[in-house]
Amino acid sequence: MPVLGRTKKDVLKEFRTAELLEAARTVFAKKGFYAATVDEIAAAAGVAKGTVYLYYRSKQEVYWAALEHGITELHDEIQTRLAEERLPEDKVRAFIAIKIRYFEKNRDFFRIYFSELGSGFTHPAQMPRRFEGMYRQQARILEAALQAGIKDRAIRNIRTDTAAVAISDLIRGIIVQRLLGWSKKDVESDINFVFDLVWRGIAA
Amino acid sequence: MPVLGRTKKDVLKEFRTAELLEAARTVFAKKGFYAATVDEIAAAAGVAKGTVYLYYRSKQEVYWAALEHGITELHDEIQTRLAEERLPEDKVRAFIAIKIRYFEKNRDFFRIYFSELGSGFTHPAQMPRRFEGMYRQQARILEAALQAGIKDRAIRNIRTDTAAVAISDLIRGIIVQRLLGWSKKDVESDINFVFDLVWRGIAA
DNA sequence: TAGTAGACTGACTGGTTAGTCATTCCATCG
DNA sequence: CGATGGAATGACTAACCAGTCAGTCTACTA
Repeated sequence: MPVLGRTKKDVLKEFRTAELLEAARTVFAKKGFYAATVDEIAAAAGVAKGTVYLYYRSKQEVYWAALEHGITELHDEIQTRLAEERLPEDKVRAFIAIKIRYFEKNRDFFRIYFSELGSGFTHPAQMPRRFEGMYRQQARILEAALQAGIKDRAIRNIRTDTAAVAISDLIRGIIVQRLLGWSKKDVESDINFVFDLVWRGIAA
Repeated sequence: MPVLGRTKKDVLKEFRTAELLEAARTVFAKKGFYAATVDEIAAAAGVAKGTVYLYYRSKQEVYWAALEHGITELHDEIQTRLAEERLPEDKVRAFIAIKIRYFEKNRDFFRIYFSELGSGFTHPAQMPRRFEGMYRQQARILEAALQAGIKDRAIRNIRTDTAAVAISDLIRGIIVQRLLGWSKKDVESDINFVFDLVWRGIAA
């Protein structure tokens, strides 16, 4: 009998989905989309291959689900935190800090995210439109902050769309350096470095 | 009989290699490493599949050869041009301009380069060490210019290694935007934008 | 306890493709 | 012209893997 609208079936489904997403994230991060096999993902989740297909229609769908989960989580965090800040300067700093910290904590997800925005963007036909949208939405939250900053003269008059993407690129570059072990600095120091560079670049 | 050290065999080998690299670049750019087939590359080069294996030992090797060819060309161009400039400011500008223009002219190559630095860097075991080296070498040329700038006080005292990579990231981001059709500006305008942002960020 | 729904399994199939190699082709030369 | 050897060919093989489905297991119910 359903209690609070959640049947046993729902609970199970949620559990399996979470297990599978976690497994998918790990395996796809280690091997990339093509080299990862559905058998490996199933094994990592502790189920047989057939079970994966009870929850997802294809390997591709598992991949997108893993990607979407992370993007959504990150997006929500950015939106929430930036709404709490008043000054454009603080918003920009928060944006940088959240993304670096999020990827630092979710390195596996970053590998997928980054690969996808590599191969997905360079071979656009293979990626559903909605991911392109989700990616740009992040930049747009930042862009709004930049525009507000220009309005009250904290930021000089620049192309906000390009600047927003540029800031995201700087962040992504720093994460890559950290992942490769090129950056020996602690997270806060890297956050400060990016913010410092950015703020001097755009401040009025 | 060999004339000037180049036998007929050498000429043929050079011709086939060039044909194959050009074909590989096109096909890999369109499909990515995994989705591209050796048959397609052979067809694009106007030869049969077996012929590919007379010149390269594996699909992977063809891919690396295509990647290496472009990186080397770009690297040489950067090195030559930067040596011609005296002022750090001009060197930085030249670095930005060369890379953006090179990728603008070689969009196919950029797709490979970018994908590889995506999947290759995030799955490092699959990429030979020398590519990591080649990539960092580029940044080091720029880094030397930054250090010179700090020495004669044109540039403030920053972490030059991180800054060099950050500048490369900004450039890469701009190219992606251009490839996706997000940037409607002409090349020169984008070059100026990046330089402007960078220079304000790092100038003393 | 016997019956049942439906979650789970994993051996199997069909399609794909990297890499091979026996054969053909052809430019050169005596 | 006929012989020779290296380049080129493309049919073939062996391996791989996404996706399927007939059968098994299990937790609940009557």
